[in-house]
Amino acid sequence: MASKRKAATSSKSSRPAKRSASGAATPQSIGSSDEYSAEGSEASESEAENLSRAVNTFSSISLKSRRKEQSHTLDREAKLNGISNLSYLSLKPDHGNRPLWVDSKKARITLEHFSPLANQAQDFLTTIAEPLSRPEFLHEYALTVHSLYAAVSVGLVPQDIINFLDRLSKTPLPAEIRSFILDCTQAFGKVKLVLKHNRYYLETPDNKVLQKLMQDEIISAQTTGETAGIITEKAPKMGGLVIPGTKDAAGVRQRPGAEDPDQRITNEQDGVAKEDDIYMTLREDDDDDEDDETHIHSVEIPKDGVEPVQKRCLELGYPVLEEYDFHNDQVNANLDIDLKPNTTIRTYQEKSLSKMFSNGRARSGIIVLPCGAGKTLVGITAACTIRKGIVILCTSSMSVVQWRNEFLKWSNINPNDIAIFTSDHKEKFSRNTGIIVSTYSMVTQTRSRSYDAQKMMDFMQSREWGLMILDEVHVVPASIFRKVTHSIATHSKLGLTATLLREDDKITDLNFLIGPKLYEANWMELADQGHIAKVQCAEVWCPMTTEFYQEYLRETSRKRALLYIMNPRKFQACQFLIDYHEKRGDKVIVFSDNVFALKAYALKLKKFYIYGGTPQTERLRVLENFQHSELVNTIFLSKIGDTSLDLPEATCLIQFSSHYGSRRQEAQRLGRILRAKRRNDEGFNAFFYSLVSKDTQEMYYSSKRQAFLVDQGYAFKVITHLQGIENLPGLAYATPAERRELLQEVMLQNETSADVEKVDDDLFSARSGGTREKSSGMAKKGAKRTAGMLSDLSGGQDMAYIEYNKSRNKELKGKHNPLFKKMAKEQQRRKQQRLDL
DNA sequence: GATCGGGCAA
DNA sequence: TCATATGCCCGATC
Repeated sequence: MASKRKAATSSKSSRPAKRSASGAATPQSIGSSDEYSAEGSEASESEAENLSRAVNTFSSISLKSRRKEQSHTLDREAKLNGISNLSYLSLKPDHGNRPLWVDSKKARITLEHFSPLANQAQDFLTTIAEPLSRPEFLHEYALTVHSLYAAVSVGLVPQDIINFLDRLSKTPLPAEIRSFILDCTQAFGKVKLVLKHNRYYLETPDNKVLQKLMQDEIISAQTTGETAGIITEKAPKMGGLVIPGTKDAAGVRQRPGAEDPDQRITNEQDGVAKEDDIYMTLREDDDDDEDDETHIHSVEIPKDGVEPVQKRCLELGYPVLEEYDFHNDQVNANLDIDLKPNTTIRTYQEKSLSKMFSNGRARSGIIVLPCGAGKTLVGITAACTIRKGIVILCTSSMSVVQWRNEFLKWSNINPNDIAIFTSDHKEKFSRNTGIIVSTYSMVTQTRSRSYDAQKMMDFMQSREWGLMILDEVHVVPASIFRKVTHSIATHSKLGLTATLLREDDKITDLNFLIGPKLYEANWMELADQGHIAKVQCAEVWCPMTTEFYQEYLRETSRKRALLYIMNPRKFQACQFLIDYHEKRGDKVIVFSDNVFALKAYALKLKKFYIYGGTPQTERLRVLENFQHSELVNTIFLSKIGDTSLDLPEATCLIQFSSHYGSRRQEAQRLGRILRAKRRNDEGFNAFFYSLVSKDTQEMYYSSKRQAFLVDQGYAFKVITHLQGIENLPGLAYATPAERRELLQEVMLQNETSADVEKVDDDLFSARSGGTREKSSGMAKKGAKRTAGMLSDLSGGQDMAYIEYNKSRNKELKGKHNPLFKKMAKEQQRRKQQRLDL
């Protein structure tokens, strides 16, 4: 497959202008990710086909429908590819019934999603392999060291994996894959760190491994103390453990949905039950292992020795899994908490939790669910299962409050037992155990603490916690995380995130710091089941006006950004879309990374906007109005709104300026509308538009940004013309004079207004990753003082501000708005700053 | 007591 | 390297 695939992709990228400096892209490039999508293999079209496709480009054909046609030919091609490449293997006679292709060279697995066995296969594949791309017909997975590590840690043995693949593969399982699996997994999952009765034990079912480890100098130094000696005992079974909220809970099966119809389990049949079947049948094949598994051997490690031993084991190739035997924890007080009686968790939530608790203990690890799919409830259910002291860490104080509220909503926890620890709230729980919700920065603070904060930290460090829930783990770089685990003692950790994805590589460390990825949901599947909204994604191509394009070609790349963001045609498209969707009754959120443009757009269109400088009360008021007032149907948000804003009324999303290549930002923005309240209305669709200036760098980046969503199965439609836009009454910048004026205003802007380049992936963002365009940065310093500064001094800039103030005042009259006071002040400050230079 | 604005940091 | 946004702390103010 490899060679042919390569040929296909390279011919693809050699299409004119795709990666050229101008950034122009052919529509084919939109919505397909070159690195690994199965679509990458659309190959060998005749010139005529190419031509006709190019023509099609300019009508707004849905990529999705196009992909449908393609996919059929594609399937054929994929099969051909597979056969030609794996020709040394023979197809099994009943290969038609088997849905998998296993590519031994790249350790890739391709699943035919239309196969009747696809559902079962998919569950298993997400457990053992990394989902790369899951569009409509063919899903591609990668077998990696990490994914196998995760598989083993949720209790699969290598033979399970091999049997499964062998059974579902169209060809006999290649020997390379077989040995790859065995090599990777033989050491994985063999060693566990267990905290029992407040003591740490290194535990393994394989006595030989333990012997071997104890021969190591560093480890034996820790294990030869007064408690030396290997303990052998019977292995625990899942036994009476029941996860609350599942069908096993509480004996009686309640008709779910009394409180919230969304929580109803929709597909019980093809959910957990079948998965069990697979496991069961696989188990029959390898009874021999049973003996080994019924006994475990362990050795005690003193508290101080935990970290060195963990580190050493990793070096020796035996990564240590952490498990918490909370059932038998007599030391820590039990927390009085349970889910409210008629709360039922959804199938996928149950599935993810069963991975965590399948052997009756709590495994540390990460659960990946899309935004709006109920991550919080998963966390709460885990808390209700473990029922010990719990720490929850969030990224912002806002989500701290949200977490607490969710706990009160879904569980019967006593409000006195759940405390908040942030800069403006330092509570403790009143009884002997409880829940503390805090922020990462509160816990990792290195500078001097306020008296109350210090006391609170001492309190947290003085005790032992059962579970630590880590919200939005993707924003926590490993270094910060190490700090957290070092300062707070906890038996188990649960990481939650929607996008386990960073543009840098700081994420891989999490596998060893928190634990393996226990579960990852498929967005499309959740959408089909009505748990999250169905979304139509579109990319709107806005041509640059001649004036703007001229400047664009002349300018340094920094200012170029501002030019394509402020492109009048883009503005018009934005205006048109807002108008269109407001009339349909949608609630619209408009995103811009660039604050200058955000303000300019919002003021021109007389809409409210929120950015970092908006005071808290003002924010709440705007959001409140957006949710409940008929008069406010559109709001503009800076990247402040990328995460953790919960606006279930929003149904339409427009972005006109975004950070270049950030797949995560794209996914998170989309997440803002996934929990749309109306999602289960007949035929309901949410909308997601990206406005892109044609023939600029933006084109290239936007396809990059979309990669993640495309891999999740979203289809991006390309719109080159908005029907009826010319006739929109009050269309802005309709005359050349107005456009020139805008251009002038843009050109007067300090270059830094255009700088959206750096979006920090983390919360703690000293710096991350390098910039791609170093060269332009160099020129910047020298240029800084030229145009912008001179006009500043000459008063030219004030002219621009006067224009600005006018429209602002208009707004002010209508709704006396303290937000502008602040803004004016800030502008003043900035101006001052610039003058100071 | 609540809210602000400034200063600072990662 | 910059811009933006966030959080914590302290002191001032209502």
